[in-house]
This record gives sequence, C-alpha cells and structure tokens, in this order.
Amino acid sequence: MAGKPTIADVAQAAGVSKGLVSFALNDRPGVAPATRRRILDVAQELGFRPSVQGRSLSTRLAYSVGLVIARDADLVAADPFYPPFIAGAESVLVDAGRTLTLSVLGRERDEAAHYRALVADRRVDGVIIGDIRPDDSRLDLLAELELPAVTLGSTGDARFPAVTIDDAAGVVATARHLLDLGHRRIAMVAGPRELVHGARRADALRRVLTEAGVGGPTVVETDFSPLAAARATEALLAAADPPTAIVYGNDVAAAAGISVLREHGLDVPRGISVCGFDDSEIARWTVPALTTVSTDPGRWGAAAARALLDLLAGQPATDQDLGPARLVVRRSTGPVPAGHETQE
Amino acid sequence: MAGKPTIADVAQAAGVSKGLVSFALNDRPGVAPATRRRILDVAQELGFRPSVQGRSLSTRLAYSVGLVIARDADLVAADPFYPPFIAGAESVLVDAGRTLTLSVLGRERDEAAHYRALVADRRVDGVIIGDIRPDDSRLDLLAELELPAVTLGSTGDARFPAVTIDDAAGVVATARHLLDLGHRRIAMVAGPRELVHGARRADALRRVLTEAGVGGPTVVETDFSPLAAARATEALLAAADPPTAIVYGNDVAAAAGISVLREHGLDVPRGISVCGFDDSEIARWTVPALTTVSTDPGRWGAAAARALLDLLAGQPATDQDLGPARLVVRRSTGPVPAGHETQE
DNA sequence: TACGGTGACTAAACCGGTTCAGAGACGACG
DNA sequence: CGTCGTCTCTGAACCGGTTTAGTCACCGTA
Repeated sequence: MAGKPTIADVAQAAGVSKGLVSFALNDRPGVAPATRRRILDVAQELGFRPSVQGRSLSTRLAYSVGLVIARDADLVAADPFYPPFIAGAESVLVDAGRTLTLSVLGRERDEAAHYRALVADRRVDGVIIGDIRPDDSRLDLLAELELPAVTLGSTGDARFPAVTIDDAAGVVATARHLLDLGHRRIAMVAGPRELVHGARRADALRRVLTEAGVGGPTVVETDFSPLAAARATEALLAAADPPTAIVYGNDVAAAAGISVLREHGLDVPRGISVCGFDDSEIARWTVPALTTVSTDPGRWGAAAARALLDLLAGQPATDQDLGPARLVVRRSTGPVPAGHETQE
Repeated sequence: MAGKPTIADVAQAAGVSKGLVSFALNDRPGVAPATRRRILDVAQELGFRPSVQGRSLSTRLAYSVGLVIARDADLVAADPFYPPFIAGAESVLVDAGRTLTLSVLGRERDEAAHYRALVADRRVDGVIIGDIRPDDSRLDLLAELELPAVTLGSTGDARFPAVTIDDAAGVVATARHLLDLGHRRIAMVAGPRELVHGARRADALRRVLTEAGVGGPTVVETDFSPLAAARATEALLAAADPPTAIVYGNDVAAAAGISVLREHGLDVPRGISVCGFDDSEIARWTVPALTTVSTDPGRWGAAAARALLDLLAGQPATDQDLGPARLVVRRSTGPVPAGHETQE
C-alpha cells in the first residue's frame, strides 16, 4: 500500500471483503450497522478516496457534465454572459464531485458529431445546452443518444427540463420604461432569429408596442457580435425615420452601438436612448452607464447545474424558473428628444 | 456485441488477442505489418473507439488537463481575457483527444486543497497555471504532487516551462507612444503587485520613464476589477498633480476609468489620455476606442495547451515565447493638453 | 427435529483497456 | 544438427471500483 489506499486496502484493514466496503460506502442496505461504522471509520482513517476512473469503468458514468458552446471563439469572447455562467455552474458541480467539460465549437466544427463523440467516449453524463433554436435539431439527437440534458430557456419539449428566466418580462419592462419616457420609435438590434430567445424578445417588444398603440419596432437581426451591432446601428440611422431608442441584445453590443451613435454626433441619452441586455460588468462602465436587463448568469449557471444533477440522480424532469428578468435603469436612457414627442 | 465494440470484439474479428490489438492501435513495435494492417482495418470497419475510462484505469491517466482560475467569480466575469484563452486552449486539446477541466476558485476556496484533490482523484494529467505570483507557493506544491504544469508568464523556475508573451515590450511601446505625445506625468492603474506580470509591467513603465528623464510613474495597485480601477482613478485625480495619461491593467478597467474621467468633466483624449491592456473586443467599442496592447489570449491559450501536451508526451520542458505584445493605437490617446507640455 | 426464510457477508465476475512473461516459429550461424 | 536470437503473438494479470450469485449462521415455525 505504497500509494493511495484502494478499496482493497480498506477491506483488508477492516477485515471484510471489497464488496462489503463498496456497499457500506454507498449507503446500501445489507450491511450491519456496527460493521458499517467500522468500515467508515477505517476508510476515514486511511484517507480513502474512491478512484474516479475505477468507478467510472464499472458504473459507465463519467462524473462530468458538458457545456457545449456552439459559437465562434471570437463571439464567445465578446459575450460577457458565459464567464459568470460557467463560474456559477462550476461551483455547484465541484460540491457534487463532478467536473465541467467545456467545449467551444466554432462554426466549422460539426456539432452533432461532437455530441456523438462526447457520449461515445463517455466524457459526460449529461449536458447543458444553450442558444436554443426553434425545433432545435439537437433535441432529437440528444434523445437518440439518450443523453440527459437541461436547456437554457424553454423549448416546449417535455423530454428535457428547462431552466428559464423570464427575459420577456425584462423586455416588457424596458419597453414600458421607454414608452414612459415618451419614445415612440423604438428599434431592436436583436440576436439571430433562429435563436429562441432572440425571437421571444423581439415578440415581447412588438406586443407591448402594439398594445400601446405605437408602431411596431424595427428589428435588425445580428449574430450578437458587437461588430454586427455597430453595422445594424448604422443601418438604423440611415433609415428615413431613425429610432429615438435602441434596445440591444447584449451589453457589449450596446457599447458598440453607443460608439457608432457618438460618431454620428448623437449624444446618449439626450439625442437617443440605448438599452443593453444581461447587466454584465461592462454595463456599469460604459459612458453613459447602461440601462439594461439583469439576467444574472451566475445564478442561472448554478440553477442549470443543479437541475442537471437532479436529473442525473433520477428525479423527474421539471422545469425551473428563475423569475422575471429585472430592468436596471442607469444613464443611457432619457426622455425622447424634443420634436419627436408626439410623432406617430 | 450489442453496444459499442470493445477491444475484445476487434480482437475476435481480427482473429488475434486483445493484447496484440492494443499494440497495433498504439503503434508499438512487435506487430507484423500485415497483421497491423488487418487489425487497423477491422477496427475501422467496426467503428471501434477505445474507451477513455478503460484506458484511464490502466494507464492511470485522466486524458484531461486542468485550468485553475483562482479569482472570485465576479472578477473572472469582468475580465475578457479568459474566454478567448479558454477557447484557444480547448481547440488544441480536442484535437489531441483531451478535455479541459475548468475550476473557478473563489477566494474562500482552498487552492492547495483543490490541487491535491485534482491529483488524488486523478482528474487531470497536468495543469495550466496563470496569475503567477513571485515565489509562487503553487510551484513547490505542484512539484511535490508531481503534477506537470506550464505557467502563463515566466517564473524563473526551471521545473516548469513557461509560455510567455513579452508584455513588458507592450508597456514600453505604450510609454514611448505617450512620451512622443508629450506626456510627462503618466500613471498606472495596475493589477496586484503580488502578481508577477503586475510588477513586471510597472517596472517596465518605470524604466522607460526614468530613461527618458521623466519622473517615475504613480502606480496604483488594484485587484484588476473595474470597480477598483474606478476608485483608483478617483484617487489619481484627487492628487496634487494629476496625471495627463493613465495606463490601465486591462480594457474593462480602462473603460471604468474613462467613465470616471468623464464624470469629472475630463474629455478623453483631449483632457487626458487612457490606455488599456489585452486588446479585448470591448476595446474597439468604448468611446473613444481604446489604445491598448494586444496580448492575443486565444493564441496564448493554444500555445499553453500545446506546451502542456508536449510536456505530457515526455518532451523536455522548454519555455515558449510568443514574442512582444504589440501596441494598438486607437482614439483614447492624444497630445498632452496645453499647459502641461514642459512641466517637470 | 426438520425446514424455510432472512440478514450479513464473501468470492468472483465484470467493466475495457494495457502490459508483461513466455510460447512458438523461423532463420542464421557455428 | 543443435543452439541461439529474433520476431510475432498469446494468455493472464492488472488497474479499482461495482454487482451478483451464493454461502452461512441464525431465527421462527410446524
């Protein structure tokens, strides 16, 4: 017993068989209380820690969960959503003795093949999937692979529990806020329409504006990158009736938007109002500080990890909602500029 | 053979023993060329993929490398360095059939214990360690644990290869740039002094300024967070002779700085010049766009991963340098304001 | 007293690879 | 022809757990 103690060492020291030690350590019935006590004591004394590899081999479990980010590296880099999300998820997983296996798939890498490899190699026991698309092809794939998964945002698919935050509520609050300030021409620089949350947010905005009897928003679709947001902003300004307020899909995109607006001589918020999304750290440090919607990615990550662990533990798959996303009003929104107040 | 084919299935189909299949697949000598060919063909035909778990158990390898980020979650969230770094590292690792095991340790979690657990559980075969401190206690720990590691930035420790980028060169270029613009009172809002690169950058700045016969820089130490950077900026402005240029430790910190400067009625760059660090995506979208130093975290991540894989493959540990960090001049730096030109 | 049932425990198989000692065939050489 | 060495290959042990079939002692019951 030179190296780490194995289960055989514990068995020998306790004077029982390997199998019984395994039973005792895993809280399974059929071990006399006194014996269990003794085995646990011996294991403790020897500093025994079960080998993940040995256990993996027989249980056919990886003791790791996957997070597959299917975006190009530079897109991930620009989005401040993931770091806190990952940190949140990770903190829950360590406590459960699991590991987070992260994959960053560029556009060029075959997503389906990657999932197949992940299960074929038994790298993960389950996955967290984000950037949900309507009729997401991954869902059928995951079902086929029998890979447990939780989704970030609702899919309407009963096979996989969703961890959701009501981001539409955040958009609604944003829209009301802008309406209250007198804005009537409100535009949105959104994420890709093929992403569920992109579409949902655009719809929420449209609904509120329609209810308020205001013309539907101009929605420009982008890939979430700040560069695309900058271009979209240019396009909005070039239109016949440019908006007096723009809602962006994330905070960095909003920062890019502000940058373009200022180049065009527009002061924020006096000349035009700007809203971000996610309330990432950067939102507090743009000039002016961003009015944005808090989605609390850290809490989201932790909740997703917990939901996946529950699922792996065999508990029934139930959706979990983090409640409505909250509007955070800062300095980038203000009253509609003079001359636009009543324009329809 | 209902499920995935195992090595035994390949052996049977090829009419040889398991052991020989293992030899053939691992390119080891002692297999007749014709037999090797046949085994490889059969394996291919059956779609055989060796089980990571089985292999792990006998080789006592995890086929995963670790990245331990010992910062609080919100600090990680604010720093745009890691996402591209991780993406870069990850892309190299998948190609090598390895996995990235990420740990985000808050201040409260015991770092040493975490490393011990990582090796005790054989979660990783090696680690990439960043945020190097002088006389970093982790180095002795890693040596004790016999855990292969590469360091981000030089430690002067021959036991571990370093992957370095000459960030001092970037600081030097920044300093020259500012001197050329006429600045004489240059301040630095740096990272913690206990981090090697924090100290190195401050030293580089000090050296250039001294050589130029200009008063040494005021260096304010922070924890790298934008909030701390904002406070540091306030402090600098409150001084008797406020700087005409401030160099920040990263781009988000610089953004926070700009925000504070503008609140104080200072225009950037006309009233004061600002430099960032890392050239993250956000640097292009602040107002004005940031003059910064490109450290190319993606390339750095890939290089670190490759260096670690080489080390694990038994190749001698050699430092690898990515060359000098390049200054990227944008709009946040300009000529020293009138009235400060020759002030000593 | 014989029998069946139950609870505690053991022994061995098993998961899927790697590794090592040794067997067998074959050619070269003295 | 005998011997040695080399090459190819086999069989079994091994890594460290989990799981299952089965043993054994002991109890209550007829």
